[in-house]
Amino acid sequence: MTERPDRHPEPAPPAPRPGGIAARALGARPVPDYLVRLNPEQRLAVETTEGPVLVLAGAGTGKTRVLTTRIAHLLATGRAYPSQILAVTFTNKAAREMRHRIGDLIGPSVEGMAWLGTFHSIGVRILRRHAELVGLKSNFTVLDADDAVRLMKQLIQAEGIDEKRWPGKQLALLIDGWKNRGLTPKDVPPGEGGAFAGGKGVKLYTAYQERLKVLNACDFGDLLLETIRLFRENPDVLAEYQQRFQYMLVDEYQDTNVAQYLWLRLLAQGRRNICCVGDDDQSIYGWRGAEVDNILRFEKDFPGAVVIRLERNYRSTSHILGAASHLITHNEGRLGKTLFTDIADPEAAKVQVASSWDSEEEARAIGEEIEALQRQGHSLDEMAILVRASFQMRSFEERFIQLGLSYRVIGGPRFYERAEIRDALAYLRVVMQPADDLAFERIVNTPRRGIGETTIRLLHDHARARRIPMMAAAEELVQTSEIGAKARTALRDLVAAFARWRGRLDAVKHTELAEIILDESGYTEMWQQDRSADAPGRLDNLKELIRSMEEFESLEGFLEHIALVMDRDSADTTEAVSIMTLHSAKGLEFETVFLPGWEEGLFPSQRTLDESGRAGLEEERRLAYVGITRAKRRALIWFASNRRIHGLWQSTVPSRFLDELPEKHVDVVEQTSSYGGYNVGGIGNYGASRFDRADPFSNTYSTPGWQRAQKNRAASADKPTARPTMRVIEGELVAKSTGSASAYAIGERVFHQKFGYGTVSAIEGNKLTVDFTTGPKKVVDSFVTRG
DNA sequence: GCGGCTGGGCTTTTT
DNA sequence: GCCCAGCCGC
Repeated sequence: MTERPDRHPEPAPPAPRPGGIAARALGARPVPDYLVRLNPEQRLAVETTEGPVLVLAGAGTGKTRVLTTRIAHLLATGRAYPSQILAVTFTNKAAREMRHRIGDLIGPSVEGMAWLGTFHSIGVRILRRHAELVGLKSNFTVLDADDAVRLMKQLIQAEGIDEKRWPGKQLALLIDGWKNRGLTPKDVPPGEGGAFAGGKGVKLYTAYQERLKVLNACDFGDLLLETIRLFRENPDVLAEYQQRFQYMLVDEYQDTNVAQYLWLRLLAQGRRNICCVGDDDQSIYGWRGAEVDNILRFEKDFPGAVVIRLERNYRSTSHILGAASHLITHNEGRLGKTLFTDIADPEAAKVQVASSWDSEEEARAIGEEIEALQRQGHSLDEMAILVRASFQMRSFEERFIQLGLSYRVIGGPRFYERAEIRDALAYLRVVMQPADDLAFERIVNTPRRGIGETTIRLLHDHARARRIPMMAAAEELVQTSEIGAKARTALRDLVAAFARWRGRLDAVKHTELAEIILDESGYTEMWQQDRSADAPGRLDNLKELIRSMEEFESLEGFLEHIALVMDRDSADTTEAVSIMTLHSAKGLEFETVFLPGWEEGLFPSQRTLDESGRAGLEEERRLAYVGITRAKRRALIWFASNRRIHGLWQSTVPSRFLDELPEKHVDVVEQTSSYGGYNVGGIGNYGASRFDRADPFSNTYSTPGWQRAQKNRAASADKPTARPTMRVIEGELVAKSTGSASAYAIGERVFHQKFGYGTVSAIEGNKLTVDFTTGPKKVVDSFVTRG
């Protein structure tokens, strides 16, 4: 698009009034060069420092530049100290990137920006300072999604609900949805509580929240929700932060959910210096609670807000912009922007649309296209394949392995989500916090020590009856006959080992201690003995974990960091094609972008259409828009006539989005050949592709690439295996059994589930010696009833 | 307590 | 068609 829409941003007060006192005081100082590099709209967005500002920044219009320059400007002009600026992003990656780029502008003083981070990391920071006001202790644990599901599973069991019909994961999704909308259990609309297990949704939500408090833990949603509650119930605390945050900046505002919106609005009500940057056309997270409405109603919430549109695109050719812009006009309810570029590029290729017979041929054709580009000297790093769903990645991986083409899959489980990392962290968590039951239960039988379900249930019951953590329960039970001899010895050794490791916390460097723990626990050995293909990779990951601990002062600092901030590692420097989902491509750019799988049902996704109707379709269309606008010079769209979905081959219909592309910016690659009675489309002749399968006698699965892929897949497919449990923090205080007297008396007749009837012959704290018919046993009083 | 088998179910993903 | 979880048999 080259036509410039006749739309001008509303005038805003420029910082120092020309000729005014401030301006004179500034003297004839030249415009700083960080401002000279901006276009007029960007500069307005940077210099309109006071009052609410909404920057509608289209794809590739310099959004991050505006944000970072704005911060640099606030600091350079002395409007705020680094510690008085709140800058929120959605991902750690974005936060890091921003910190880095601000650092380039202002130098080391960027270190003072204590409040640059994700919603969650800022939330946890605020919450730790005022934890007691919301019923937590400042050392509360942040549970990740996996821990939360385990907890919910347990509550579902406790309610006697059929776990198969009502899985914990589903409840987690439901509660997460409520939290995204800022709803505490009592706020959930009456109609919605029935959504789970015949009306028990809200009850379980309530129980879950209570349990979290007992565990002194928060889940991700609470980091926002509890901060909101903190602010609402403590106006003085809110006022303190409103005062502190002289200027607020929010990135990717179109992705905020209701909870984040409420959080921001509370804070912004103070100074009202809030600048939100976003693009309604790139809102693609509605399914996880993002509210485009937040961006659409900004002007209503902040009367007098200045709205600035950034429409000058610096990224893509006019064909790419034209195609994307035209496609997105099919959406209703937009704020409306039209991207344009001044860059004249007569050589630029139109957006290419091609078809293939099936997904395998699609992969072959794209593979050849990539190799052709590579031969022309294009870097693989500048090419990406963006898919709608991750199952599409497979055919590309397989093909690229055959070709020996190096690729990189972006996304998937993060480093700290891998089983071996979570296990190692669980050991460290228990050392730091013996009362961390979730961590304790995770590793109590990893590696296998013969402590099975029966023993764990005993520990569990005892812990619950005595209101103590499981570690303390273990300490007590190993002194009794409650547990079988084998398990008892194993458990006693484990408890002793933890006491030993804890004793060395101050004496040994934390990285060394971690190594000692992993060795002495037998955890490292477990993987050394494992002969499966991915075991070496896991050992590498463990080494990497220790290495990453080096950057931290202490174990404590490291653990706090890893729960919230640790990203997947990607020290991979070899040149490679990127394969990722459209969602994870947001914010990135490549010279060449391949967009396969544009078929009805897949893209737009049938499920989205079924679940969300027109709104869903529009979100899918925005996803298409995001995909096309990732391309700087070449965008190639593909669709297959046949695709295997859920194992079944289905013939498919081209995506409706194809017909929504403007003819003048698109080249349709006509079907060029046909083989054996069916059409084989594609760029050039890929017809032979169906016959160029690997020799059936050669084992393509033994190539190093394949093995690597298998290894990665196996590692990434890993789900933690430990079972759910609970944790009782205050129990720590009563963990020593000698403190409480038993309710039983010598000579009293008691009943025990396992040993039957007996007579109490001795009492030591809460431990009883009981003469059963099978002989005298030491048992804990919580295991017997009066008989 | 652990390994092997069977059946259900299957987008997108951050913190 | 494939993967994971949960169940069953040793």
